[in-house]
Amino acid sequence: MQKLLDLITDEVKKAFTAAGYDAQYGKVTLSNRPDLCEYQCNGAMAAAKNYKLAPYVIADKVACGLAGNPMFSMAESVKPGFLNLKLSPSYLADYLSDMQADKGRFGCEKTGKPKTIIVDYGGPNVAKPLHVGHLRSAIIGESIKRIGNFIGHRMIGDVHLGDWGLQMGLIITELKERKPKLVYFDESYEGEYPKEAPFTIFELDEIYPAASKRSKEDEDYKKAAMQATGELQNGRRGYRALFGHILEVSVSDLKKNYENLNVFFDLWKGESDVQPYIADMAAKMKADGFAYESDGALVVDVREESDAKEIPPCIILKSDGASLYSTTDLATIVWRMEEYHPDGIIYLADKRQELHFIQVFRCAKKTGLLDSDTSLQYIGFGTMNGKDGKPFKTRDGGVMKLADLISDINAEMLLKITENRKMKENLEISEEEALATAKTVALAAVKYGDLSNQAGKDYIFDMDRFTSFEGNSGPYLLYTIVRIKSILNKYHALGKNEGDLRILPAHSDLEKNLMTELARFNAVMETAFEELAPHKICSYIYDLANAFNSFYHETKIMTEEEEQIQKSYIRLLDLTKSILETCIDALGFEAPERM
RNA sequence: GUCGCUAUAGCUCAGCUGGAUAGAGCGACCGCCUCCUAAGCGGUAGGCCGGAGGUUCAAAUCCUCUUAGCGACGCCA
Repeated sequence: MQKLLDLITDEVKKAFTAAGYDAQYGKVTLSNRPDLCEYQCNGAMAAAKNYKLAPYVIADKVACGLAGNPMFSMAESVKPGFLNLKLSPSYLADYLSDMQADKGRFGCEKTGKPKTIIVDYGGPNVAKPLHVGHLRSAIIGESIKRIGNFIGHRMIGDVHLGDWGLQMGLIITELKERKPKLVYFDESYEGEYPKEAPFTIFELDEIYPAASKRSKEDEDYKKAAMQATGELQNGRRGYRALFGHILEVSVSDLKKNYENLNVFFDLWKGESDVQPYIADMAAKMKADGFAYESDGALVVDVREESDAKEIPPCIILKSDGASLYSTTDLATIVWRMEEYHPDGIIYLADKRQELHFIQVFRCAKKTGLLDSDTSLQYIGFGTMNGKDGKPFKTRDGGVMKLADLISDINAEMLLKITENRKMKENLEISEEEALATAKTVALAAVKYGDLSNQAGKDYIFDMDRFTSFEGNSGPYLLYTIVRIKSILNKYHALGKNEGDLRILPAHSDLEKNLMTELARFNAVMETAFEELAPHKICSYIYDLANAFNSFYHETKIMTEEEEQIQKSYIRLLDLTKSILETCIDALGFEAPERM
């Protein structure tokens, strides 16, 4: 379906043309003065200059042309030269009925040219527990992926594990200290290695921090770890086998953690997977004359004339020949082009990494790693801070594990749900349901709290605010959905059925306002994807929920005597519910049956 | 030092491809449950949109300068 604003704009453009003015001035926007009108066009004021006429003369003439147009119930020119519009209630009702008939999409057309887009979540390091720093990329990335899928693109999420650095050497070294008799350390061993990993995730969680700490204090230990890293990379059998175990244990734990966040990846690739591509890539860059040696390292210049500041060259290989961050990112591009020929790759990473991505993107383009029509985009997100405005920490100043954060919020939410259950004596909820509901609501609180901020800005994660669930919050939205579900259930429990009746023109201003909000859905989804801005969906559903709650408050639905009107209300509620649910699904969370 | 980001109500944030009286939430204060979930609804108070210039019929929004905070700036990721 065409977007409502476009339909209106088309009509106004026609009126401009008919009045003898250029159609470009006919752009219509939502009104910023809802007390005066629903939609407005400011084009007459811009046109005034060109035509050397007073703005209101132009606006008047256009308004006259719109008089009698069945699309509008009001079209008038005002003061300096505003064109104020109100949509005909029946036109709006028809638009909504069409939306409702468009099952699952509600008027949002799938894109004509689906693209293959890889979302790189700038993933976690293997063998290190997820911490709060990983939360944003998971939440934002998941949402971008879902929005893109809804628009009709083929979105491929890749966790992009950090699995190839010194950390692996550290773990191997520490394991060797603790369990020297393991067959993996016996260089003369030629048999099969056991299938079972010689450690659990709990050991692993503890081993890395211990090893990392020790390597900072003990020079010999660090050397051993670096040597182990080198041996691993050179393919020492026992170490490769251990590496496989570490990966397997760690990944299965990560999967569990991410599933708890309702985050899923299509690919579990890591830096280690692209090692085979590095040598060829570097050689080719050299042969093509792009890469050269500088201070012992292999680099590619990525400066451009228009740069306001000096952009350092992109380092392809370190002076010791080893690979680094940019190397694996570039090699990953090579691999992705071979495997998927994506139309675009979207990277999520902390905004402090912007320069790195500028270098990598330029280098990839310059050295011909990409097809000319493959776009690379970087979403740099801000830091999640504590109430004090400083990076989020535990009470004693340590790094907060993601799992701990989530379980804290779950617990807090369970408390609230249980309290609430006591207050609503007609709501019989079992322990089990309360637990599940708490989890669902907690996730919504966290995700909405994050996504409702612009991704690029830092934001303050305030546990009290997030769990208080008043006002502009995830739980408020869920509550709105639950209310609607409750009414629909009651209605159907009476054996009534609204059938496929078309929605009737609004009976009140608040109903019309709700309808106007609903009609924005397709435009919001499109913009959210174009701008990679989930927060636009957040602010939309907040507006929509407000519009619904106001309508709900003044309208008796279950006691409505006119059957047709009641049916129309039910249809409207059903559409509201569907759109809210579609939106929160795109944000990556869901609503419980009741709360 | 260079470059970038941020600055909007007491607090947390929208609005920024220029438009009519700058919006929410929280907190404060005042109302509303014999009525479909009060996690709700309605209302009041609270702003030189960091500061100064400029462009424009029109600036929170665009440009220049300036102040403050944060960040990045070749072999970590």
